[in-house]
Amino acid sequence: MAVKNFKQPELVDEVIGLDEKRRQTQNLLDTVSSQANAAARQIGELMRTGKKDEAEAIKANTGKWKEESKQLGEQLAALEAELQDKLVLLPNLPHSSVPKGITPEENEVVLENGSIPELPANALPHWELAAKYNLIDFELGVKITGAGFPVYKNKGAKLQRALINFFIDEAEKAGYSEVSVPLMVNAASGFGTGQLPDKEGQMYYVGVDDLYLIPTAEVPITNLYRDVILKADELPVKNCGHTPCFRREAGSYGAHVRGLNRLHQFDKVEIVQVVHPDKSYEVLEGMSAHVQSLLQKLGLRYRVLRLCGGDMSFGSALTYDMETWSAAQQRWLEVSSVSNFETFQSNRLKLRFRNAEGKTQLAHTLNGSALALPRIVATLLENNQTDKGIKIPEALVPYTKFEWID
RNA sequence: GGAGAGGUGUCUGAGUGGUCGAAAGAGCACGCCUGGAAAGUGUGUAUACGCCAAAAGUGUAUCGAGGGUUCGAAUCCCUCCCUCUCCGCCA
Repeated sequence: MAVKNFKQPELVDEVIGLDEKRRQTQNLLDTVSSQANAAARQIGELMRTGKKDEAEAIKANTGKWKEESKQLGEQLAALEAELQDKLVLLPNLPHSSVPKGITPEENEVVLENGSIPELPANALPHWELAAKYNLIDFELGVKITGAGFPVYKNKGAKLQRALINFFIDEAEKAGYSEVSVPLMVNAASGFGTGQLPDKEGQMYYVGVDDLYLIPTAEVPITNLYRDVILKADELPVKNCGHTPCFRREAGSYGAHVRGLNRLHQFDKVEIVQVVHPDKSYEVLEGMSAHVQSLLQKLGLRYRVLRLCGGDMSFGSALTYDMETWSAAQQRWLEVSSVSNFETFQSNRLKLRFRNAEGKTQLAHTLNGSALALPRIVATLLENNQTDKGIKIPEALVPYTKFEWID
C-alpha cells in the first residue's frame, strides 16, 4: 500500500481491531440465540404435552435473553457497518511489478511501437481540422448542453460509428461476446466496481431516481455478474460493449483539455473478463495485446505504460495505459487503460466461482478500453492529415465507406 | 401514475404460528444396473458468518429487503423494493 501512496496506514490496524471485536460479539450473540432457541423448542414441546406450568417457568427466563440478544445484535450491526465503512476506504494492493511513484512521470514505459508520422509543414491540431472539414461542432454542443459535449457532423459522425463497429467486430473476433447495457446504474452497482465511494463526485447523479450515469461500461458490464456464483467451466467470461461514458471531470480546465482531449461525454468500447485467479495476469497481457493490435491496425504510433502506484486507480492491482502519439500536439494521449482488479471488485460484487474442491472462491475481474474514441479520432485526424485531406486507415475503410476526409 | 395479484432453494411448486433450511417433482453430481447409453434405482445437492490448526463437526443468520408482534415467524402486522395483469401515458 505504500507503493500505492496510501495515506492512512492506521486504517489497516483499525480494520483488524474492528474485525476482532466483530467476531467476539457474534460469538456472544450466537450463544445467547442458541439458548433462546433451545428454550423456545422446549416450550413448544411442553405446551404440546400439556405441561403449561413448566412452560411458563421457562418463559420467565426468556426476557433476559431477548434483551441481551437485541443489544448484541445492535452492537454487531454497528460493528459490521463501521467495519464496512472503513474497509471500502482501503485501496487494492498493487502487484509486485508496480513501480513506486506518485506522478505520471514515474510510470514505466514498457514499449513503444509504430512509426513517427511525417506531417506537412502547416500541420493543424485536431480541433482546427475538425472545424476545417466540418466534422465536429464544439460550440453547438455548448449551446445545447455545455462544454465537453461535442456535436459530431457529416464524416465526423460517420467516423464515430465506423470506429465503434470496427472495435466491436475486433473484440468479437477475439472471443468477446457483445452486450448492450443500461447507461444508468444504481448505487449498489457503483459500489460493486469501486466507483463508490471513491469517485462519487466524478459521476453524474440523477437525484430524483437515485441513479448514476455510467463513467464507463465497466460498471454495468461487470455488475452483470454481481451476486453470481459461476461454474468453473463458465470461466473465463468475456464481454464487450459499446456505451457512451459520462464524466464530470470536475476541476479540469485549460489548454491541455482542448478539443477532444477531455470530454464530459464520449463513446467507448469496453472489454471485460471474469477469470480464474491463476489466469488473471496472463489474461491481462492478452487484453493488452488486443488493444495494441487495434492501434497497429489503425497505424498509430503508441506506447504502453505500466502505471506507478500513485497513478493507478483505487481498485486496480496492475494497470497498463496505452497512449498514442499526437504529432500535431506533440504529446502522448491516453486512449486505453487495462487493469487487473484481482478480487477487489469481485469481493464487493460477491462474484464467485466453484473451484476444483467444490468450494466458492472469488474470481478475478479485468477490464480495458478497446478503445475510447475521442483521442483516437484526434490522433487519426492529426497524424493522417495531408495536403489532399485526411487519409482514413485501410482497416477502417470498410466501416467508413470512404477513404478520405476532404 | 391508478387498481388488483404475487415474490419460497438451480427450476417448478407445497407450506397460515412450534416437530420448517423448508414437502414433492424436475435438474445436476456420484454410485448401482448396462457391451455402451436410455430407462430404472440408491445417495447427495443453498449461502454467509462464528467456533475448531484443518477436515469432520457444530452454533447462528437467511423463504424479496428492513422493522414490529410473540417464549417461538416462511406463516401475523407495518414500511419499502421488485414482478405480473388491467387502465393511463408513450418511442
